[in-house]
Amino acid sequence: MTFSVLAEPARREILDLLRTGERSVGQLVDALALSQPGVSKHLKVLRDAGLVDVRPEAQRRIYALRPEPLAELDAWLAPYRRLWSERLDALERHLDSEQEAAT
Amino acid sequence: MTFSVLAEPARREILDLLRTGERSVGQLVDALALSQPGVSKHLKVLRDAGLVDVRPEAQRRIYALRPEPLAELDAWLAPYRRLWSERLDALERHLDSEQEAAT
DNA sequence: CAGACATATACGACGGCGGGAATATATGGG
DNA sequence: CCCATATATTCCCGCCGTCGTATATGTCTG
Repeated sequence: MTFSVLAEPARREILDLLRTGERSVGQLVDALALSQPGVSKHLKVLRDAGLVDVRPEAQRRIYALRPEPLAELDAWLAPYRRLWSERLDALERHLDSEQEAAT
Repeated sequence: MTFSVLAEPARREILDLLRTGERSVGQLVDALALSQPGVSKHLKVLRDAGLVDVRPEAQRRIYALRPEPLAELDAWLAPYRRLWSERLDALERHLDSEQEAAT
């Protein structure tokens, strides 16, 4: 279910913002080119998914990232990782040579 | 966009099946409790997202996993990883002690 | 070539999601 | 208490994704 929550670009943007530290709803609204109700709605989805925590501070609500669901996602990804990490060295070398050629 | 593609449980199931090796559409239909057209449609989505490759073999079409988009997902996840890996040792120790307590 | 088999596409129905506007709730200040 | 501020919730609507059924396309066999 974390996947469907992360499918929304606005929600990923919110997470990216929270990655660097807590924010109030208002700060997120300013940063997001979305209406305040829109932000609140996305925050609710993120809360329900356990991806963020809320802490009241006067009238403000301060949101913080909760990385646990992302860790689960990472765990889901784990068995696939060997499929590309095996060839990662070769790929990196390939990209490097492309960049080299572009210079 | 990979996120929305992976949001579908059936599609994740398909990827899980392909992780252990290539499969024909028929084999996937048998494994998936979905109609054949349903499987074909999901496969089209996976193809468009670059998550699978097709190879014709007589009347069959053999599908194989393409891990590149998953590697991108892994890259997206990377900056978040430190948020839980920092506490991973402590968490593991905690889980270990819980298991210890249960024994 | 005909018919069977394997897969893909088209179509119609339906439900859920995201967005905006309006409104409700909660908190602080005078 | 009343008002301003900050946030959440509700309602309505349009759209997109998914499903099933039916049908088209492609390929092998005899």
